[in-house]
Amino acid sequence: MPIEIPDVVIDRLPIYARALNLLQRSGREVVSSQELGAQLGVTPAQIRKDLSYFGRFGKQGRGYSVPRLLEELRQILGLDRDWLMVLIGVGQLGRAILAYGGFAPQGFRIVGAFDADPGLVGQEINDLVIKPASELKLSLTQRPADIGIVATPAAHAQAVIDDLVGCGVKAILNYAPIAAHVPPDVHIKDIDPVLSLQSMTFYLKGQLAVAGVK
Amino acid sequence: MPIEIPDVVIDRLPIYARALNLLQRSGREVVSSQELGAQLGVTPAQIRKDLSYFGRFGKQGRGYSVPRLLEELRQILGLDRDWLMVLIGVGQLGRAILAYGGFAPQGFRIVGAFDADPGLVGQEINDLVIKPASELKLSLTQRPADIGIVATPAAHAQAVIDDLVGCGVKAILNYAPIAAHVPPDVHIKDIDPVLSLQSMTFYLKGQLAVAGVK
DNA sequence: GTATGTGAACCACTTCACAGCA
DNA sequence: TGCTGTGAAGTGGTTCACATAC
Repeated sequence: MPIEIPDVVIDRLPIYARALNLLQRSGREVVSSQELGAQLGVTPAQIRKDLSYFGRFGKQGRGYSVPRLLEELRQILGLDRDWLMVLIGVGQLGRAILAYGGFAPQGFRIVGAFDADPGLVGQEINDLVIKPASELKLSLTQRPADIGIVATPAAHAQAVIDDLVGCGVKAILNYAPIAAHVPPDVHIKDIDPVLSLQSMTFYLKGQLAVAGVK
Repeated sequence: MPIEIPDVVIDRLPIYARALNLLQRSGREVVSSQELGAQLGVTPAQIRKDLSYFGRFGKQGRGYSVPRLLEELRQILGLDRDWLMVLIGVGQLGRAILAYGGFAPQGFRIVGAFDADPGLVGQEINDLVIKPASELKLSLTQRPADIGIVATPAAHAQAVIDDLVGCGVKAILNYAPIAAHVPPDVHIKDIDPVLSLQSMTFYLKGQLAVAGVK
């Protein structure tokens, strides 16, 4: 009886895991949903309900064991192994992604980099030789990857995503500013700081009006 | 009678605007909620309801005028003006943000860059001289900014955010991997690709299990 | 006494479905 | 006839509140 777990719940688990990591490093042994919630800006009930989808990890009257709960979450999310990623698009943005030091310590390894620009192909960055985008599909069949990172210009992004999907890649991190189409069994997350800014300006505009600054 | 507009609605408006931009560039004059929805993976009713919070922009039997609706959205979101931003943290990530070409064309201008590392202070990047982080507050009082971009290490991020809030900054784009605390009138959006990856692996793990690969 | 786990109540957003207008 | 705008119905996620366990 696998009850359907809401996507929003899954999106929160990594946030819990991150906080527990911090707590663990600071030597905390136990934490209550109350305290964790206060730290994260989430209600305690939210946390308890979220966790209850997966099991009963707490002890009444005490709270949750920090190392125990962290380990459970890591297992639930699949963070107890490495994941292989390929990057497509090695322009300014792509190079920043390659250089980004935040992936590897979390078990996310970029094992291939592709670009359509012949001027970039052959260059070596971080021990990775950039391959031609035309070889993406062949390369993926020989050496599969779990996740694709798309950092191409918007105009090429959908085609690249289609290629990834065609090769059986089921998770895509998309930095291109497009609303991509993928089949229902493929997961895609968009990273677009411009969209974030453009929604915040709505509220800024409102506050100016209230302040009478117009 | 200012009916409360859900945040999720505001988050979708920039996506609509982006699609309309594309349509306009391709010369389209009119678009229906049906077609726009198909392009964005959203139901037509969703789009119509979202827009209805702000007015009646369509024509029955025809659809929406692309230039007209785009202009309305730009006004609603406050995209019809420039917004000034300051960047705090000019490490690898911060430099990538400075170099990123996607902000300026959308009216988002970085007008100040700060870092705590004396080795970086004084360096010039993209016509911006990096200033010491200790001068952030003073600098903001002399030359206010609308938005703060935080790209410091996690350990310093909350303090920087407190400084920004203290200077009256009401919108923050946070690249640091922390759950920051801000007062209710301050808007914050987090950009953390690792969190996105860590939630996708949950589904990847599930698919492996189903496929029997373990 | 204290904090979890959870059905039930609540709330918010989404979708429906149709009246109304071009 | 075609598509918008929108109350009403539906759905899904959040919060409540309390029985339960330490």
